[in-house]
Amino acid sequence: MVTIGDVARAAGVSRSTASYALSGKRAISAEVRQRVNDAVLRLGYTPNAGARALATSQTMVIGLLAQFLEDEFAPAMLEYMLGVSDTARELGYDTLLVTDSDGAKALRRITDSRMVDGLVLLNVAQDDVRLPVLRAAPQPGALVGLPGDCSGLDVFDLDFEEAGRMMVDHMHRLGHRELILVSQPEHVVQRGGAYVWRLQDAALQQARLRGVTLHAVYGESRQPAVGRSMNALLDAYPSATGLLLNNEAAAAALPTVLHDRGLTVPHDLSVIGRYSDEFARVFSLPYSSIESAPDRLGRMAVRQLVRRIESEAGRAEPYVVRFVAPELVDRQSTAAPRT
Amino acid sequence: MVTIGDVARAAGVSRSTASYALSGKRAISAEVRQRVNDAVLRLGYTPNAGARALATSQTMVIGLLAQFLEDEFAPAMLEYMLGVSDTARELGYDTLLVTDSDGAKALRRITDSRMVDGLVLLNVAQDDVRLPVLRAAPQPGALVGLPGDCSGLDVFDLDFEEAGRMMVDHMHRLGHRELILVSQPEHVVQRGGAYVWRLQDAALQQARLRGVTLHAVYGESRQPAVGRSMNALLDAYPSATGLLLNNEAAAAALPTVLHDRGLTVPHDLSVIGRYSDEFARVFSLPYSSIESAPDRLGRMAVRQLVRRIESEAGRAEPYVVRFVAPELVDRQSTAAPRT
DNA sequence: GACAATCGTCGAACCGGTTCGCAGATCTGA
DNA sequence: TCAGATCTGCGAACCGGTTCGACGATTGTC
Repeated sequence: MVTIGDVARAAGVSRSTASYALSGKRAISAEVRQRVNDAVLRLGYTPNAGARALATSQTMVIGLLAQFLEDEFAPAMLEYMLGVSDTARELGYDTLLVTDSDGAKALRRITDSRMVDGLVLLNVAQDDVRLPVLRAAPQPGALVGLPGDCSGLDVFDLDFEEAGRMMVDHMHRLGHRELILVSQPEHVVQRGGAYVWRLQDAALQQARLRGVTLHAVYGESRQPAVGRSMNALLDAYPSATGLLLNNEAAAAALPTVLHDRGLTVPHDLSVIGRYSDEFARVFSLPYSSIESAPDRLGRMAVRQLVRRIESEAGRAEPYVVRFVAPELVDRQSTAAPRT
Repeated sequence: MVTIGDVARAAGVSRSTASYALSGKRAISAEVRQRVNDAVLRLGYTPNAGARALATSQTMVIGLLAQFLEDEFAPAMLEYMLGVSDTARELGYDTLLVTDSDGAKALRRITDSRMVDGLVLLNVAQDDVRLPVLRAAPQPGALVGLPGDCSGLDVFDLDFEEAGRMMVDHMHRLGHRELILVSQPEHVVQRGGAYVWRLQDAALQQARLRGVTLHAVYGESRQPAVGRSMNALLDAYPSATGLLLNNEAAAAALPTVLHDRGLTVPHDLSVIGRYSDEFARVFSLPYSSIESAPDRLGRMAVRQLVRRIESEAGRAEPYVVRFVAPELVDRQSTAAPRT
């Protein structure tokens, strides 16, 4: 293994001089700098990450805590992960992926041992057990997902309230007066998936405001149960003319269900979902949807995190809670209700 | 930050004694060991990962190189990643996730800086540019996916040849005499996705052997192209009675296509895919399939990698190339052809 | 009872970087 | 011409662990 000592010797200077020549933190004559750089190339020198971390107490690694929970839709999580990883790399950081089922314990391990300079938490719940650990850690943290208590942390999430209102308003404008909203399974809500009722409550309120009937139900999380329950739902509310989906599994199952019932979209039924464009492509879903922008959220979280890591001023800045405004991607799956 | 020096002082011993008490690498009196352990708990001591890495030249981190290529099915990759990450954690290692588009460069960065003790490469191509870098690295590496040259590396993959033969034989036994095989897009093959032609060639050969007509075609990678091409295919070979799918996007698109054509499985058409059980669940695919076992492959790769990392003997052991035997998961989507 | 082996602990060196203080050489201006 | 400022480079200390060699105290053996 080639060390900075080897480089220094090859260049005929001291270790400290070699270090300064490479970091540029002190003035070094052009000639010496050249000799050092030559030696680096000739010997193929790369600084040892552990040694550098020890000396600078900076690892240039951020921790990514992803949790794959029962009833959660795993492929959706991947998009957040890639957003985080790619953005981190652009900013010079590597990503330590943590998928332990016991997130709090894993988080403590990572932070206490100083393996990372900062943390991004995905899939944050209303009362997330990881948050106390994160607040107590010396490293800054950024969340994707809105918890009940945001203090001491930067938080990024889709504006689910606005998403709920948009769905209802869009349908109302087209003339719909009776809608069904399929949310994630109740299990997810009980576990603290706050985004579910954030969207649902806002949708219900907006429906009242507009004089629209809204049947809000919890869906299932996987086949074949989700298909059956969608069928039951359409049977239960035969006069509903619009379907709102805040449930990936339900969206994925819908094409088959509608086909079986001989219904076409938007002629017989108008549909709006809430998922990413990438998701729509992969699952070939032909429904208009509120873009959930996982890549953007991951990117925003990392950007803010790195700002906080790198500037001593950043540490003191007030914490932000930032909502991404929902956008409706029109895939022609809504129209005026059949008279 | 609390260091081992703080622990030693609190326990009234030297730093080295504290270290030995914790590692157990030398005999320490029960009483001193107790005092040290108490101090650790009281102060909340956790070893600094960077310092330990520097001293032991072991980071307890493995690198996971995943590449998300155009036309590749991202959700499938996630299963491999989780298999690797979870297994690594069980064995005491953390996972550094690398998703750089320039895999070779990223690999060099990770290995040269000694950030990881070993590497797992996913999605390995026939002539993968990352392999020369990996072979030159001081850390051992394990591959998921079979390259042209396996020297100096441990390799794990599904036995795609056997998978191709199984598909054909299964259909042949049921009485089918004309089949269609839909592979990944040609683009994937040209990029070095060897598994595509490994399965295809074996299937073609077995078909010849059994006297079965096999139409082998490259599919598309995404909607709506893949749906259209599947339709065109069924038009082109109207007398084919069985469909073999080595293409996730095609499998995901098939239910809608068949529904539109009014075909039911297995009455009008027999279908076998090649994807994981998890994939089948998420996409609610009702077709029998060759289980591609991504979690198992990830697990095997990490196990072997850690063995090589941890035993000096392991380093010298002969390298292995291990194929997972394909298993057919019966989902009742095949039957005798309609007469 | 003398001597060797074993046990338990300590001090010091080392891993490979970074950074602070210092000093010799060169430059500046009065 | 000389004091003071500037420019370059060096040596040493430090980051927080691990590990080797040494040494006094205890135990075992003949």
